[in-house]
Amino acid sequence: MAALSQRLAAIASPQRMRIIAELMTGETHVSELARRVGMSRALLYMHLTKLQEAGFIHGHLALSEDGKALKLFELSDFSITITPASIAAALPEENEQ
Amino acid sequence: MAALSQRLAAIASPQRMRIIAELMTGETHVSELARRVGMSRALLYMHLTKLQEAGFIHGHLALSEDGKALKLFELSDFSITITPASIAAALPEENEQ
DNA sequence: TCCACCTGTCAGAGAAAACCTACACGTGCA
DNA sequence: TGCACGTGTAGGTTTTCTCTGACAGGTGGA
Repeated sequence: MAALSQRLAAIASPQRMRIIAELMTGETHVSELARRVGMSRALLYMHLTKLQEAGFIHGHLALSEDGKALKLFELSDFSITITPASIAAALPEENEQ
Repeated sequence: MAALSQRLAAIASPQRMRIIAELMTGETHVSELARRVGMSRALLYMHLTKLQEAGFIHGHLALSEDGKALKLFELSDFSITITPASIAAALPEENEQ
């Protein structure tokens, strides 16, 4: 799993928070998601990659009903609690990166 | 209080996490803190300002024993839990900014 | 064949964050 | 008076992040 600061940086973005919220409605393929959140696919890929590396979402390939290949993304289960103690506890692993 | 994405961005930094951890030992004045975390005061001010705006720390002026004016910073109490639901709930306030 | 979908990536521009150096100024003490 | 220590900020550089536009390629259906 990524370091805490990296995970927090991945989620600390209004655009990526918007993506998370959109995925709460169920798994969605990239092009459809790009339309819903109103951004280019190229940009969305960048955001999706960061969210996936941080463990908030995960993607897989699948075939649609009419036989087209789709890249589906869905939410992972996650819960992070931030307190002074949890931050201090995470510091050692930060320096390993 | 700042928007969630702004608060998370403020804490999503190894340097600022380090500052938080250092302040767990008690309130500290700026120059001393700069020595401990090994950065210039100018840079530390930038980090402290972000942490304060996000509500993680707060500062106040005080006089040292030998009569010098010191700017002391100390930790605020905080606890943030991040889940898909908390992110979705925070979206409306994001757009107000 | 052409069109409408889809995936995936790259180069480069623009904006934002992080960082350093240097300055101005104040206080206590030898 | 000079030194050591403190606060606070302005300027400019470097680095990172964000974003656009364009490309190459695949599939199904009219």
